[in-house]
Amino acid sequence: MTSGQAKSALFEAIAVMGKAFASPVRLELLDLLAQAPRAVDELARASGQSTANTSQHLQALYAAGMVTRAREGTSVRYALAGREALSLWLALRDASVARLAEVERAARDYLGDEVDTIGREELMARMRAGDVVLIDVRPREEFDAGHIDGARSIPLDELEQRLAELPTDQQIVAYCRGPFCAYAHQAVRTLGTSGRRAQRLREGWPEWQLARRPAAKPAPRTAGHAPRT
Amino acid sequence: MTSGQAKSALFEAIAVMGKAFASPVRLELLDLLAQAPRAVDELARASGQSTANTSQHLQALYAAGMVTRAREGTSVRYALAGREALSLWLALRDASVARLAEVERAARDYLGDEVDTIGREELMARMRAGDVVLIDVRPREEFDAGHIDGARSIPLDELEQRLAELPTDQQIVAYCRGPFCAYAHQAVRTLGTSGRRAQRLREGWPEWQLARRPAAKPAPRTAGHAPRT
DNA sequence: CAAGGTATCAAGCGATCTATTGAATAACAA
DNA sequence: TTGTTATTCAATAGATCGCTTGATACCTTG
Repeated sequence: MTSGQAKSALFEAIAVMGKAFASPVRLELLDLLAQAPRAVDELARASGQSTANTSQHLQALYAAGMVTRAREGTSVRYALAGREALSLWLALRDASVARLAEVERAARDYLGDEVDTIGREELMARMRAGDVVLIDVRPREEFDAGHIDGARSIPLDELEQRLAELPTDQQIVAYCRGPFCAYAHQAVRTLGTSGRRAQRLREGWPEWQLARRPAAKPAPRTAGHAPRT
Repeated sequence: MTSGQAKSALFEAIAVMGKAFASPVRLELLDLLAQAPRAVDELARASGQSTANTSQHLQALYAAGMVTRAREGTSVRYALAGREALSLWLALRDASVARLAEVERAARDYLGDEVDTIGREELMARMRAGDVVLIDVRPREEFDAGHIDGARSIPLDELEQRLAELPTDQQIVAYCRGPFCAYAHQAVRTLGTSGRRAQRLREGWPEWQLARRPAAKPAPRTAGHAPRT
């Protein structure tokens, strides 16, 4: 094998992972998996795809090393393949919003008008001071799979009925899946209408989680992560 | 437009950038551009592709927001589109080597046996102490486009003739384009054969550069960066 | 073991992607 | 202007991708 062949073999191997990001359906699956591991048919329902199509895309993601899978009784649970996969997806998401005007426009269309926001540092300071209530407005199973310390789970579709649980004399901060998730925007609008002071946390759970444990483990390759080669 | 349509429009827009990483040729072009901006025919020669094909892939990268371009007289100079693009490419490269056994294998095939290495922190300490010589073994034009402070340019193909310039009683550290570049490996082997103590810097210029200025500017969108939408 | 749900496989068709070829355009120099 | 070099455009054929449909494999429960 000449050096040129060895080099192109290398880039071809990297492109195997790169192809994972070429399809909008796969990106949506990655986005969902960034919140919590899920079974195939949950992902199919959440993404609006047929089960067969979802399964095929998940296998493509698996071959690309972006997800792991494990059989659990009658179903198969897929999960993002560790820190590298999560930070890679977030890097793509952030780069695309920074460099492609079309992404920013689509995000604005989807999210509606911006609401008042708060950043990580300020939130942590105010939580230590105890003058803010933090709520997680994602579906409960995503909260259960991991959430910010000190947050209370109030899924968006329960918010209206459970307004009484929330104080009227304290700042309320809502967060959800991330910058492309409309839940926190809506929660802040609902809370504002009810006369409460509310802000949206700029970070979602995945970003928070990634920033929280900074580059800890060099991650020895785990069983089930390395696909067929 | 329903919410579902708005959401899929968002993921489709992100996939425009994702498609940039689906082709080995484009990845090699990104890797070259991570070292220095270049004209189309330089990239064509360096990647072993026809000019027309290179031009088309560069246009795809431009549409994906990954590169910028500027006419310079008779030629067109392409460059990586800022920090986000560089860190995204590096994230993909690192994730693929971590999660895909095939990438690791291809890298080993290409690079040959590993040589003694040194990390960023230790190098900086030893350079402050003055007991190490740092050489940049990339082609001179890449050195000119940016290099580590204190490094001397000795392109690999000049190393044998210029061995006399290098001390025999000091540690020598060589670096090149990054973990997938064979130059530094070869330089260390050559230096070792000549009786010198030599190590390879684990970081290449792009990683060094990215780590050096940590997340400085939020980068307002620059002219020429936002492609047709 | 049979039934029922969950996931994967196999085949097929249209759409998209890739590299090639040859022509067209842009900047510059004589 | 004309020639030269660098780049892009346009058209094409072959390969790959993406989704659908219907059949198959796997695991649990009765």
